[in-house]
Amino acid sequence: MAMQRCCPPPKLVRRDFEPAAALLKAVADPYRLTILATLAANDHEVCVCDFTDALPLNQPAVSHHLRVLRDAELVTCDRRGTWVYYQLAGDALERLNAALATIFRKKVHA
Amino acid sequence: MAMQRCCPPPKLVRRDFEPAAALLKAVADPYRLTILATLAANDHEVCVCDFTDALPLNQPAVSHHLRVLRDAELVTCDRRGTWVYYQLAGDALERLNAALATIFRKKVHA
DNA sequence: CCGCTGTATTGACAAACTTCGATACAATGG
DNA sequence: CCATTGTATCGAAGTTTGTCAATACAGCGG
Repeated sequence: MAMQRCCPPPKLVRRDFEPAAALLKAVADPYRLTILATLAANDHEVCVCDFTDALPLNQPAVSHHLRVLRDAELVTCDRRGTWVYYQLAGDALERLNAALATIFRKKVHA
Repeated sequence: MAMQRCCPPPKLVRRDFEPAAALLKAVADPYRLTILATLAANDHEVCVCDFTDALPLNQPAVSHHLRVLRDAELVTCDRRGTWVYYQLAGDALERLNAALATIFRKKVHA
């Protein structure tokens, strides 16, 4: 009565996806995407106060999102006097592409 | 006493990042990355039972993660008899790259 | 020093996500 | 039909995440 096996056992992928998932999670938020896109559109740095102006969030919430991006090392910050300026990390795009590549990289080929 | 303005007002980016964020959120999980990578590594389809074998999750949890990926239209499924086979959506990589591109696309240039 | 402004951190609460057990649904074999 | 197996959904924990109010910290001007 045993049915035949459903399919030949597939190649099981057993890598550690935690780092890639953590990086993707850091960008998987509309406000954080807005922040990153604003930084990308402005080659010069952007002051925190501009984000608090632009986003419908209060100042601590903006600071929280900036911290998530900082912890993921997708942005860097630089305090000059009273103000803190953020900019995109140089390898942000590269690291995000690498995270996506963990999904699609085939056996030997690419 | 008023200090000078912190910086020239930056180009404010005000796009709708909800769709991109939703797509990225769907992949921002280690188990779902494992599922996607397994599907990518196996050009043929993969049966649900293989995921329940490979992941340290019970069957409803696996089904939940597959549903998240289905809702994001990153995978498609096909029931044949008792078994359900999943495969990567053809445009999965393209759509994820497009989501990342929402961040980095500059004004006119690229 | 003191007060002021910009930013970061903390604590509390609500919402969302993940997981599990139980159960329902689908398809096959008897 | 009925029992069995594979898969999906439901409902209820536990955990994480996002937001706010309050507060702390940093740097400047007086």
